[in-house]
Amino acid sequence: MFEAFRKYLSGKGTFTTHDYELIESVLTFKKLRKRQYFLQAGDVCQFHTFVSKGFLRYYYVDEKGQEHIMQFAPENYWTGDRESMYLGLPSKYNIDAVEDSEILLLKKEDHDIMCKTIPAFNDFVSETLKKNAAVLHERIRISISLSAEEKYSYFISKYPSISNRVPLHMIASYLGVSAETLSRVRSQSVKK
Amino acid sequence: MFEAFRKYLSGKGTFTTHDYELIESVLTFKKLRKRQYFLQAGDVCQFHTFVSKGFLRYYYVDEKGQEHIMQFAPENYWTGDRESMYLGLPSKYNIDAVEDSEILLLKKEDHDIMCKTIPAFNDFVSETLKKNAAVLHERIRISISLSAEEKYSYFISKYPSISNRVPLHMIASYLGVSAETLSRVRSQSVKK
DNA sequence: GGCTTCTCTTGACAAATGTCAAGACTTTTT
DNA sequence: AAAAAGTCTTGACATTTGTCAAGAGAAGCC
Repeated sequence: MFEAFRKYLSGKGTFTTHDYELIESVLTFKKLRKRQYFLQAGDVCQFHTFVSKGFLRYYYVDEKGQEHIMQFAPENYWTGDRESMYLGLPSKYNIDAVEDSEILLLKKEDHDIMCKTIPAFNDFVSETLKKNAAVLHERIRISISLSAEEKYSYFISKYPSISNRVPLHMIASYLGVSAETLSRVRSQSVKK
Repeated sequence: MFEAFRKYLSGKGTFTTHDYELIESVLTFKKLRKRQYFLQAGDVCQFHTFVSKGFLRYYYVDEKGQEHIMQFAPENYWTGDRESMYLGLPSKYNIDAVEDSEILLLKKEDHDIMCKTIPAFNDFVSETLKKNAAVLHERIRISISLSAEEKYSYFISKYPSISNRVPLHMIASYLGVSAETLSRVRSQSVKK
């Protein structure tokens, strides 16, 4: 149940057996079927969520009913709407399972306690936040400066394992491009 | 020299006179003329930078010579390339002054020391990081889901004070839209 | 096995956006 | 005061991207 998590965490810092046990004691294990929601717009996000198996997506649905994927979360990724969680406000976002998945839930309060009681965990969290900010920053750069074709080739070179795991229309949604355009862009680049 | 900074910081937490003095003792004051670079692509970013007066921009120049603005930094904003700073690698970005400005520089090492010795400063920093992440996240949402017109109206409603302080082409560059398109979009929306 | 749903592609066309160039106006520099 | 540089707008046109619709194939479901 926690093997994947332990393995993940051991790569992120130095934790004692006691640390692992403490953290695991406040984690909740949950299985999700493909297409099952974990969070729906309007819910308040309660948990930091670690994906130990499978694949989630975090997305926004606009007034026209279009989905816009904010994040892909395969194994060893964290997801959840931090803003909703911190402010206690309903989320604008949805999270659901792209594949059958297994996730670990960590309540906001417990997360804060872990940060306070386990220095290594606190360091890991702030390190993760920094890295995450760098990823968001880079995504903005891509988003404002590249064409559809360039975005696509950037994506497949940066996330090859995601590229061949999700349908093309989800990549399109992530990149802010229509699925048809991406299909054409890809068939063009094959020719080259 | 530090009045603006003190005023800013006092709104962000509870600091003793001693805390202020300690922080100020490691700050470097610097004036920038309009158009003066503070960071050029290829430099390693050394400082956390607080804008106490004026206006900076943080931008990327692509192979075609096009500028893409990643961040506007008016008074009371922090700027700098964190990634370059943390990794000690040359930055891809430029920072320069849009107006004559006054900035305060805080060396990475001193910043870390402040975080360790002044708990309130540490809290302030992590709070700022969280808020910044939320801003980046929202910008991605805007960027992948809205049209040029929607992006523009979002921008002017969210950042009215920036809108009438910078030339239109910089807003265009920030939004990832051409200056001409933005000019047209704006004249359309005036008619409504 | 057969039905349904998903996924991807392709065509035809529409709409949005970019590019280039020119001109008017303002601000800055000398 | 004159010159230079920057800003904004507009037109004409090209290019990119989106939309709608159809169809083929694959995957999943009962």
